[in-house]
Amino acid sequence: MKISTKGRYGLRIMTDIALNEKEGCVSIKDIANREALSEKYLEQIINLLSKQGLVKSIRGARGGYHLTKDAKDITVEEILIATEGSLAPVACAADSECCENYCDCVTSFIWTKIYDAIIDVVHNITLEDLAKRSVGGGKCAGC
Amino acid sequence: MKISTKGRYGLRIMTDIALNEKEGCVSIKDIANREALSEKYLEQIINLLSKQGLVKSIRGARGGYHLTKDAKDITVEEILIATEGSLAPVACAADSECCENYCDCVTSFIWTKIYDAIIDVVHNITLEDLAKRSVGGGKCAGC
DNA sequence: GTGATATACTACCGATGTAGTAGGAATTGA
DNA sequence: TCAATTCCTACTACATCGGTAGTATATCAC
Repeated sequence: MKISTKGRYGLRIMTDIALNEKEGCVSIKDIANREALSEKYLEQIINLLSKQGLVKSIRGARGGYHLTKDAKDITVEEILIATEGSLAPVACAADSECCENYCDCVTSFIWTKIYDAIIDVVHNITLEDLAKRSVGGGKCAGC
Repeated sequence: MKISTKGRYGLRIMTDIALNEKEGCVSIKDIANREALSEKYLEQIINLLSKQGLVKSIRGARGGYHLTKDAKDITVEEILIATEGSLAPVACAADSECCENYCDCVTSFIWTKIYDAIIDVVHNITLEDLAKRSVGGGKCAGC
């Protein structure tokens, strides 16, 4: 039940872009320098975000990435699902078609409740919330 | 963010014991047969539960396992922590001593909220609840 | 049109975790 | 003593994690 670096870095990357994209787009190199992350690994993560349409890339010199919508319209849920995949604790919880006995299953209600609780949290926090917090905020080893 | 077989099987094992321990204790072989799990793998999982004091073992012929407390006093939280380890999405969330900047950290409030939401669910479901549901209930591929 | 600057894509790698399998030692009831 | 049972350690195949590396492709500035 752990969030990996992909999800954690994904949030930092998106927050960094939100704060720095004002003058055009933001390059991987700049993000990597500010966030102290490996350029190559960051590239892979931003690719996941790009495939989900959360950022748009501009190739070539003076290229980079920018958000596709306003920060207030991007949720933490979207970012985490793009980078981590489904947030369901078991496959069934997000997809009731997954197995036939799911409704009968003794433990299914636990996973559904956990899943709903997680989504309730991440669905109601936006990138704008993170960007606002970021001003003056620190970084810690686990985030 | 997945619950592994250890946690899922752990709940089934505990439920099985709760339902079948009436006449003394329950052996690994019996549980494995009823739950259609490998005896050897089940043994490892029940060992985790034993180390956390949730079940007590009786060695030798006609030995087995029984619960150490009443099913209504055992929570799903205890069972999952014994088998899965901490349910915190990042290490910091369960241990604020983990890193110095945690309070400052931009994303920390997300992990704390998720952690609290998960604990709120699993802390309030008991083994007795599972045992009651188990009567007539099915099993599904993901649980 | 050439070079510098970027992203895009694919492959690879060591370490760790997952989901078991296997074998034998120790304990106990009959 | 023997059969049943837990206890303990080691092993394995496979996937995921957290990167590193190299090359291809696109674009801007000159």
